[in-house]
Amino acid sequence: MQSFTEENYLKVIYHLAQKTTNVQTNAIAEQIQTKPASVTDMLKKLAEKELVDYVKYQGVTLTEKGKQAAVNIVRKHRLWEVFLVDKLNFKWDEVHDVAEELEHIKSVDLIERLDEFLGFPKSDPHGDPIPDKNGTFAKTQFIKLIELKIGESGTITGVSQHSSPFLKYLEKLGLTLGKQIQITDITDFDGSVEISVNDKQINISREVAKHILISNNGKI
Amino acid sequence: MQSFTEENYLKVIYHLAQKTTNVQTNAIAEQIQTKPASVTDMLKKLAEKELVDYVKYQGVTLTEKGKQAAVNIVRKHRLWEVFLVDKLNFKWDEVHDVAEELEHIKSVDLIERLDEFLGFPKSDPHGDPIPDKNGTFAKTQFIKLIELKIGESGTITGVSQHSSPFLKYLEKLGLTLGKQIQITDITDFDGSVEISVNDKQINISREVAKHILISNNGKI
DNA sequence: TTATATTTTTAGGTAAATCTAAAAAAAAAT
DNA sequence: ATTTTTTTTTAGATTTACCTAAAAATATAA
Ligand SMILES: [Mn+2]
Ligand SMILES: [Mn+2]
Ligand SMILES: [Mn+2]
Ligand SMILES: [Mn+2]
Repeated sequence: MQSFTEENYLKVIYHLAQKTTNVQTNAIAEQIQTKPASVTDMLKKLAEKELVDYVKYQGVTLTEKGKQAAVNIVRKHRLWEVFLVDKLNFKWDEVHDVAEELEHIKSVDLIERLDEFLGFPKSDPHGDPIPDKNGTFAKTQFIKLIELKIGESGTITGVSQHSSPFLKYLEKLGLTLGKQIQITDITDFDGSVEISVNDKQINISREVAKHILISNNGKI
Repeated sequence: MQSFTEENYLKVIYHLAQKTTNVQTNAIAEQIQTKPASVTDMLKKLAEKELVDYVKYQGVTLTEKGKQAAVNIVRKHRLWEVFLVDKLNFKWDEVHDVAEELEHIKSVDLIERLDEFLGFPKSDPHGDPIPDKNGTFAKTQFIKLIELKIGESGTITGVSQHSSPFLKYLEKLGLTLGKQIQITDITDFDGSVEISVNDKQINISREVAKHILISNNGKI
């Protein structure tokens, strides 16, 4: 069994490993909100427990065992987020911090029953896939909204930024999961994107368009 | 805010204070599964934070602030137990340990919404009252089953022992919350109690009878 | 290919919550 | 009123997860 702190390290390493294979000390420190020196200490400990492969100065990768543990925490995090939104009427921008705590509750039985209670959801309130109890989940293929051309359309199925202000902003614009959108124009001047959603035309900045994930896209 | 460990101390002191006004160091140590020396250290710390009144060698009592904090943890513990039984189909003997973890989740919003989701329950799966968000709850008056005389009857509304084997045993006998019972005989030899429940006659030991709580009792 | 900058690690230390062993105080027994 | 027992506290260590400051390794730039 891992401690609360170890679990957080594993989770952070897991997420960072989506971008680069060898995860760097400083990157972890930034995520955990701690100092690089503390990270080095912890990496040694996790290596000792065979949860990561760690070579001095070369960063870390999760071992199979470490990946298993990390995915399980991600699974719990996302299931709790679904619970909060579906059952307790939280908004999608309010659930992350509470889920950060709930994801560390130990009982295996609890999470199996919660999964069942929620109807075995496949994705969380932000569109992120929920691993099943064996840790497997479909690698969904998204395209960023910013990558769509004029005239192309698709469905909003995820976001790559989970901050409360960003999510609140999307909600205000009506850009929520499942919504059908089409690109109607792209401004030359600043690259901002005009899209039609809910039979209305709205304009979003490049920065926002980068963090909206689209599936089922195609020309119409 | 209190740490996980401090919260556990406060809760244990609160429960022990139901029996004796001045709670003893050794009693706390036994409950927390730690050594008396560690308890002394923590009592100093809690006194420092004005959560307990502590006089060397004289035991402790909770301050108003400490009692508030303790009752809040008890509230969370019991609400989570209701959730586990009512929504996730846990048995009443399976919920305590998980609730011990869940009770430390910090969000105030979470517990208010959970309370609402559960329909503002007044008692937990063991018949223990759930304090409202202000910490107030009706002091229910129970009588122990062992105290009933032959011919007297009543309703099972609680248990004063929460161990899994005990609760499982009661369930097997059909002695669950809400059941109407009547004392039909008390054995001279060992003081064991014969009761009628579910139109059947069953026999329970004095020890078991001590831990079943009855309300609405009266002669028939 | 040196010099400079960045990243990472080591060394040495702190705070929280534990522990054991021994001393001190309080309670119970003689 | 002593002696004995029990309870509680102190003293001094340990472990976990941090920290700062300085040294070492690696990467980047001149
Ligand atoms: Mn989240
Ligand atoms: Mn999420
Ligand atoms: Mn309980
Ligand atoms: Mn209970």
